[in-house]
Amino acid sequence: MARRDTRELILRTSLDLFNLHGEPNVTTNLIADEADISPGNLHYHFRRKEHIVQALFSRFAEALVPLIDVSENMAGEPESLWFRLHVIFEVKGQYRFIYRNLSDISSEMPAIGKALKALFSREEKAILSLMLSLESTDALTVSEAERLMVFEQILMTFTYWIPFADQFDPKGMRDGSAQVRAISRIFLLIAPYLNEQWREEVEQLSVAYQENL
Amino acid sequence: MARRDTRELILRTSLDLFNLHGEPNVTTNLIADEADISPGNLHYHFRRKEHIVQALFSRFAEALVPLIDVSENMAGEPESLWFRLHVIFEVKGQYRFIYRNLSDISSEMPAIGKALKALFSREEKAILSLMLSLESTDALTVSEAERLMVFEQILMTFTYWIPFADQFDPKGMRDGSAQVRAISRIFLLIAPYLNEQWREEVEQLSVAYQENL
DNA sequence: GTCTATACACGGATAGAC
DNA sequence: GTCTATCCGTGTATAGAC
Repeated sequence: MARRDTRELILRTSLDLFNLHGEPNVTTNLIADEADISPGNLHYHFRRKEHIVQALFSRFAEALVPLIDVSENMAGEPESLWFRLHVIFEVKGQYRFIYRNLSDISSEMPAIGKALKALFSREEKAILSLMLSLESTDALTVSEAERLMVFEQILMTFTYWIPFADQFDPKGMRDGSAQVRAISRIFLLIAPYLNEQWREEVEQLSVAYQENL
Repeated sequence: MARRDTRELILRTSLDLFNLHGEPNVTTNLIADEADISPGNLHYHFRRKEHIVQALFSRFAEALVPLIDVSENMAGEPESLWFRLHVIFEVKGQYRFIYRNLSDISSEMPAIGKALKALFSREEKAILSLMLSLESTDALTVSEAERLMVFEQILMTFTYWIPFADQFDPKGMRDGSAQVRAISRIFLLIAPYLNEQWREEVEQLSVAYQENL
């Protein structure tokens, strides 16, 4: 098999196993076994297990960053926002092994930990500027305390919805319905503070989503 | 040293180390070292590392369950509710190592996993019946969808606020301010759906808390 | 009840043949 | 590029002296 093919096979197999059992519980032997190659061959392509994790993490970050950083038209209209969030949570779900063992992966591989921190801070900035942009057009009206609450609640959903759903609704996590629920939750969370026009559109979208399930 | 004393020393040392580094990253040798006893002595008191985790988990469950199950006077008044939540989050914080590695601890020690599941289901029931009790006295008014959203958001806060704060605000986690913030967040989250009397009291409590920081 | 020394298992990683 | 065989480090747990 060509070099690229085996490498790709290892990465795909690892991702599946990591998501299923959690990264720390997946041995290099298991990966090799599942991919029908020898342990030696695996280590020919990736000298260290960490390299596999890092390669997967790079793909994750590459997919996620452009979805977070949308400089122009931060708020847009509800529908485009819904769609963007949908893709974001899809990507997070595809690489959910990262969220399952956040602290351990961060502490054992400092490079990834640092990158994760940067990623989170990017998300924080995006959420906040989105809210402020909504406020500037009077689509959103919140007190200081409410803004902080909504912000933190969204941030927590961004980070911990994945393991939360994985724990409480593993089936929905795999078929993608859990990810959609996350967005519906975020929209409903912020709804009480939106002006009428936005609130109506948001509620309509929530209904439309429920029919799609 | 008397049998009880050493046993207690091991448990206290383990709890500290587990909370600090995460259970999987704490070896029995490190525990023995930190407790100034020999590895052999440690294994005399706890044949297997799992026994330590289970002993700690038992204490956690024993402390938490009576706080969750309060049959009479579910809702009460805002202040008593605030106080109860405060103690709940304090206990969770004291045993935060459990929340840090939820899925791994559950999968590697099925007994604990099962107990945890039961604990979560107890919490779900308590949250839901509290909300319904508030609704029955017209203190709370929500649509079907809103009830579900608030419920899930509170449940997520119950489960993942601990690792969330540990990750984003480790200092506040240790000095206890993070736990207080969790309650303030829950109150603010539900505030828009409360009647005036409750909403005012809730907001007053939030202010009082901020002055205590 | 506590110690030191050590056995045992496992997972990551390398060596070297093909 | 892939295999088999093996080394090495680490962590849990036991044996046996004191």
